[in-house]
Amino acid sequence: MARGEAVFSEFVRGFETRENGFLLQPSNSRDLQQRLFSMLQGCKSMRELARLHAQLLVNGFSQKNFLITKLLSFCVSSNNLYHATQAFDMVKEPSTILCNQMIGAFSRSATPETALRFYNRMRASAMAQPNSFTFAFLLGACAAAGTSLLKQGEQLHARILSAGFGVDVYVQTNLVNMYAAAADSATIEKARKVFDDMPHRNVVSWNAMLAGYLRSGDAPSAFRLFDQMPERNAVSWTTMIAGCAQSGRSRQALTLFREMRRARIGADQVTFVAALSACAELGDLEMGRWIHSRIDRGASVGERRLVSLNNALIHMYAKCGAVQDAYRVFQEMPRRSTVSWTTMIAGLTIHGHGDDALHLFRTMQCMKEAKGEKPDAVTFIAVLNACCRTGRIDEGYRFFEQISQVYGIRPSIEHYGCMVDMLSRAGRLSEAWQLAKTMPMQPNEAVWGALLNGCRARRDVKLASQVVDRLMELELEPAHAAGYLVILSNAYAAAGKWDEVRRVRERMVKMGLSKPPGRSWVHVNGVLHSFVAGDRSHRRASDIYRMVGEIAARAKLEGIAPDTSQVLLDVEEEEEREAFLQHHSEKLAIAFGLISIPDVGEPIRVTSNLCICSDCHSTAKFVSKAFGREIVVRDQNLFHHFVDGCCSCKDYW
DNA sequence: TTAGGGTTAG
Repeated sequence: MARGEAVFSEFVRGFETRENGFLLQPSNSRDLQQRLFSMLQGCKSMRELARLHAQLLVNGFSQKNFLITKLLSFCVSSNNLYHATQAFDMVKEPSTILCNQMIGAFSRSATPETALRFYNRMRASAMAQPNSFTFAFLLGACAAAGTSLLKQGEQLHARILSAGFGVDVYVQTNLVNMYAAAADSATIEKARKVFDDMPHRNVVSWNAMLAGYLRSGDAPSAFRLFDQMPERNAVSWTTMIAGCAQSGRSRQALTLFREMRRARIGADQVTFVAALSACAELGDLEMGRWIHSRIDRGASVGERRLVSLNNALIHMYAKCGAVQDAYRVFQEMPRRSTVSWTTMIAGLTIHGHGDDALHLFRTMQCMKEAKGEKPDAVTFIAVLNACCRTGRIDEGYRFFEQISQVYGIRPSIEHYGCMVDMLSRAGRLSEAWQLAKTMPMQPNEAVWGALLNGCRARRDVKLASQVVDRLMELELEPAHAAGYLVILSNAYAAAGKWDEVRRVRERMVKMGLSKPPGRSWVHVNGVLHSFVAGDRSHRRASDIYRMVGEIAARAKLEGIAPDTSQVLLDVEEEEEREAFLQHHSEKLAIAFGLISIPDVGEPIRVTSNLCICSDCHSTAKFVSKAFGREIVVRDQNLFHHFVDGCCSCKDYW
């Protein structure tokens, strides 16, 4: 008896004596085969499948390839590779189709290289002749592995050509996809070569090429190809939308999303995921809500909503300042993944609900029975970040230890970065410095940046200058380098070290750096209004500046002095500094919100591209109290909810 | 023995 048969003998014994109407002596073998075939086709569970499998064996059909094929189909679609392998191993002379099913299943598994191993076994034992399906699946396995199976993929390519399968559209498309999936300039050219040589392409071939261009930092080529496409389907549009959203072209992504609607191509769940990610990036709550309502309206009966679509909604709401809506989506999800929990934990944290975030994480840890909901490396980044924001250092250390000791994950530089950030914010600067110097990898920009932020808050000019030296050894984007030097110069200015201020300024000039302009946005009636510091281009500029003046005057009456410690270094006269402060883009956006958004309980939502300065922060607190308006400011890192004179960040950002 | 391969893209 073959190994696999023993496993089912238990079932078999059960069936020899038991009722289960359908087990009869094979009075007519052909009829029984047909009956089993249709039963396999209608099979609903692995349990039922095991029963049918047992019957198959009892009746001596274990070598009937077409029955085993149906059986494997079910195993494969329910992700039970173990049972599939067992059934396959029983067949003495497996057909090509049976082998293809196995290769296909392996290619889609977490270990696509097993597909190639299976193929080698298939060749060595000459169990069946490969055909175009075989090669298509194998190329799919190479594509799934990214670059690690590229060498083998190229060998396959050669074999495909010599074996005469190079004319098959599926094989060709899979070749394009494999080279495009590796996504570097050399393989993209190979993908394009195969693509150009195809006598007939279908929409999938075009989409694979499109995705390849977008995957490799080349949007122009993607747009060129997109324009040339003879036919575009939902996948083509989604590829473009997702590609744009992932490369910082979120506005363009939403433009494409609207064009897609105009072209009357129906968006599906994956399209919505991509569009929502663009909304999240832009903080476009109105569009996000609109998409949510479309999803609810368009949900067809019986269609299960993708977990990732709900995750995208959570992420969108959290990033658009509507954390309660994010939480509602999270609560109502019928199924959750690790990503759902992680997204929610991170969302709560950026809104100043770090304690709730940690509470949620503990709940997650208790859900031991739930599969696919275990914390992973990213979850721990969110968790450590929550500890950082709440100043829970002991807990932070405990969780940090759990990463490796309980979950067997090697802490990455991001985890160390969180720890340095946590210590820096708590003012434990020497500990943070020590950790940065002794951590097992070279500290990166984020690590030193966190420490620098701590130095600024604690006014430790000496350490700040050492940290900036480390930062300048790295390859930085000019805008970032400028930002760090501005922090250093402000630290010197606050300490009254004007010579040093001048020296930093000279350094910036020599490096050709200037601080990127601060920009703030506010949505009013679906229209986006954008402001830079000192901006007078707005249609209602005079009204806005009148309101800015009123806010400043009322604050002064209340005895609130402007905080000039974070003003740009080249404005050294006190009066000028105050004037400059008053016209920060955040203040202009808030003032415009005050005069143009009716007070019906909705907050004034402002998005800013930099971190809010301490003067704008205290102004927003003042406005929330004096004008009785809730203000939500999303800056580079977090949300500030200003209500009745207080901020959700507890003045800690 | 007619029956069979979730072929490929987001």
